[in-house]
Amino acid sequence: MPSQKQFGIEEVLDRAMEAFWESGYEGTSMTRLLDRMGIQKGSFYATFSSKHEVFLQAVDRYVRVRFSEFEDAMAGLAPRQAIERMFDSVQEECRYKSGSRGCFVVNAALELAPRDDAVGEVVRRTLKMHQEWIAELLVAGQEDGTITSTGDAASVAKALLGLIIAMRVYARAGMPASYAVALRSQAGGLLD
Amino acid sequence: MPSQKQFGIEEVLDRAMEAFWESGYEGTSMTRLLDRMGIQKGSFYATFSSKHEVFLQAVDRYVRVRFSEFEDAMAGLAPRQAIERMFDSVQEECRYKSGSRGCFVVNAALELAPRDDAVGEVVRRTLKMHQEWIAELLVAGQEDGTITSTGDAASVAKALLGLIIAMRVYARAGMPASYAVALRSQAGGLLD
DNA sequence: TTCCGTCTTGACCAATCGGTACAAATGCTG
DNA sequence: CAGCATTTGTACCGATTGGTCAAGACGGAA
Repeated sequence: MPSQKQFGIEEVLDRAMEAFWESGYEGTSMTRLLDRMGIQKGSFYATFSSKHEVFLQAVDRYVRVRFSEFEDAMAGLAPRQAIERMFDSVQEECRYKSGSRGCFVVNAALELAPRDDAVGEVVRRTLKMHQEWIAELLVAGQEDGTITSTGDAASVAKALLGLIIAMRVYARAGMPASYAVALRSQAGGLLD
Repeated sequence: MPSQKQFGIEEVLDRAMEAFWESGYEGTSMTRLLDRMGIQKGSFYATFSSKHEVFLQAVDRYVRVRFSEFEDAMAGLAPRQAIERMFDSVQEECRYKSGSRGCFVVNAALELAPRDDAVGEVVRRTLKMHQEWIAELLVAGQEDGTITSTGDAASVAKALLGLIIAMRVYARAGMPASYAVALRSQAGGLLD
């Protein structure tokens, strides 16, 4: 077929991400990974240097795609509504199928962060970024009066992000949807 | 040395737990596992039936030991103080070394729950138990007036447990101690 | 049509995976 | 002391691990 790349790198990376997301790094063998990516060993090693490298690129892509989806969905919303919307969308995502995959970044963090500096680095940067993003919304909400919370924005942001993380841990653990609902409703308590 | 068991099963199980706790199930090879347990392959398979079985027993032991430690530490405390103490102890545990191992149950959940029913079952039972335990404290605290929260105890308990989970996720991801502190302080906000 | 570059296919690699088997060493117990 | 259960050490198993390599099939550009 050749002379030009036959598979889109991003498309193939998306499928790698799905595989890693479901089964983790060690849990996804090269055989299954190639199967899911739909390419051959030869093409794989001609494009990426190693399984580890693909994993890093998959995490990176996940973060970029997810975050821009978030920003798009909340563009133009008032600060408080944006935060509520964020929780709604995570809750919805946790509900739609009992076997949720959780959050790829959190999965990666727990599996690899302690022994893989590259992964740890990406994870920490991502969590920090997300926390700062929430904190900015909080400050804006405090200024326009829709958020009456007393605590400082950075602390509340860390707690809100914590609740989001917990929602996705509950989901991957297979807990009932009532857990996601509870977290979503309690999040409101941190805003006033 | 024999004719009687030379190694204590619980002692050896403790060391297996440490190894799994640090590196996960797939990330701990039999070679390293035996090394950490300090026994030989022969003794291993004479005592346990498989790596998977040991993992399950390690999780089980972790839950039993941890939970009874919790209950001991909070025996005799007033409900609200018990909850605050719980957060203090988790926060302290997250702080004392930068490379925290997080929570063994949560680590196991994210790695295996979606594809290992036995693990999933234990994880869900444990989370539910912990949530109910917190909920009971909340009800007691609402009755004696030290907790003025409006929401129903079950919901708040799910959120508080979520914050504890998040603290340990942050810790394993290597986030700064300020994250644990923030979560601990925001937890108070859910009680009044 | 020829050629170049890419992809496919499959054989192959050493290393390691979890697990088995067994003889030899060991030390309590009767 | 003899008997016996248990540990140890090692050799071994087939399967799978992540990764390499080369031969050939194919398509676009010249």
